[in-house]
Amino acid sequence: MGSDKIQPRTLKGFRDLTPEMMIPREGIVAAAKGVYESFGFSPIDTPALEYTEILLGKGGAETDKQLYRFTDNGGRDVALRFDLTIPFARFAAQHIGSLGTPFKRYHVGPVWRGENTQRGRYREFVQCDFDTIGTTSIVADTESTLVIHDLFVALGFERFSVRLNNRKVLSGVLECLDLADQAENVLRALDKLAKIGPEKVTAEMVSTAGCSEAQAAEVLALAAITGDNAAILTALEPLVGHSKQGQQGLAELTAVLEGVQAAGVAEGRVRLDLSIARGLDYYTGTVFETFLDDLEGIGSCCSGGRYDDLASLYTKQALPGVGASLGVDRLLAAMEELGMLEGRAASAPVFLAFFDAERASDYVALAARLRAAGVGVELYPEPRKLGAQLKYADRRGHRLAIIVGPDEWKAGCCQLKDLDAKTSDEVALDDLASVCLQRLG
RNA sequence: GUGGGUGUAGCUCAGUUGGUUAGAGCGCCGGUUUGUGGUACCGGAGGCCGGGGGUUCGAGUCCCCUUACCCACCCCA
Repeated sequence: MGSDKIQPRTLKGFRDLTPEMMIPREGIVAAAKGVYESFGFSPIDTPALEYTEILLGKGGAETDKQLYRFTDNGGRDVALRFDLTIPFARFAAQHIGSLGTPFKRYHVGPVWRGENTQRGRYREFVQCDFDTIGTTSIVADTESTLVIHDLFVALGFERFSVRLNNRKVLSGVLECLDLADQAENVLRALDKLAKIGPEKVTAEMVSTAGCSEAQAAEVLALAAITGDNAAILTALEPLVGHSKQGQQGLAELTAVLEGVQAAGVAEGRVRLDLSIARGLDYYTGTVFETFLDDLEGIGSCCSGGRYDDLASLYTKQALPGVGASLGVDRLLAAMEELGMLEGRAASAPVFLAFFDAERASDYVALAARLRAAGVGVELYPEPRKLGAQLKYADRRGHRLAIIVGPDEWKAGCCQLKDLDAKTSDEVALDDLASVCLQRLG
């Protein structure tokens, strides 16, 4: 037997968002848009579905496995995008003729990865990307770093750091050690340093990357470098040695740091971190990740880098680029965990109680007048008990409540309650709009 | 995909060596003379004990499978 109802449920890694979560998420996106636009990035959009060949192999073997892929009704092999960068590369290759270079865009939208879920990791999540393409200038890297910095400041974070590194530096060091062809295995082993210790890392380098003990020790020396940005740069110089690539990477890092400093960014907010080695396969120069000091465990909330040959997969025209992706949903999870969300479910800041059942039209008219004056107002739809209405308003998180009963209507005034401060004042209806605007700041 | 943990009311959890009508706190709804919310008092609703199978006279409690979530690995936003 059982119920004849279909059990309501959502797929693993997919979730519904209630107003309490959606309102702050919209806030994050709005803040991001504001910062992006202040740097001159323009919005674009692309389809969620792409031909599989567009996406396959572009993000590395790992993203291929995570692809949501199927055959559409027309027999086409299609897949859901797993990030916004690859579709943008395709977009750029297709439209760059009319767009012109350099081109700066931002893009907000959901992406899908069929991987295991974890804290702050979902199968469907929103990214908020910005990229500059059509220039190899390091200034673009510098400005990208500043975008990330300004973004986290705009979101209200004090304690965070943008971790900066450059793939060319790592490659250069490995080149000097004759390990260039084992870069991936070496860096993967190196990345585990903090977790498993130098001895095991050395062992792994020897076994998986074919390093000698001496080579492994040199690589570990790289990770041992600490200190402020200037100290790290100095220490890197000998390690990079004669590698042309390494020297260029070092010069790029230096340039970015100089630019960031010139822009007045506080020391420590942007810092070199030689462990930021990985990321998607297509990064070739600057790479960055962003960590919250109070919640490092949740991972990077904004990552990106320079990719000098990404669009070349789709066009002969050289379209180098640099950009990053803000993980909106991960950031939202972090902010929730850090208690940064207000928990307001009300979109309109002002609540208007429906008190006198005989005056429905008067309430509607009053609400309309306030809205016309720029005050967001929610009129309760039923003349329920006042206590119940106020409880509703309080729970939803309205800031102000307006009460107009028979007596007030006659007197042309109302009770204006501040729901947060728990105070109440008598205000003339003629002054109500301006008083509300003033209270709401 | 691998390993470990958890899954009992909306939420956080109790549930004794398997034994009759499964509990608490918070939340929710209603009420405390039909005009005022976060406090107090009273009352109420709400659980196929994640799902399926097995052992047993009897299972929330034991065994198997499955599913979801959490943690680690891996990878990443």
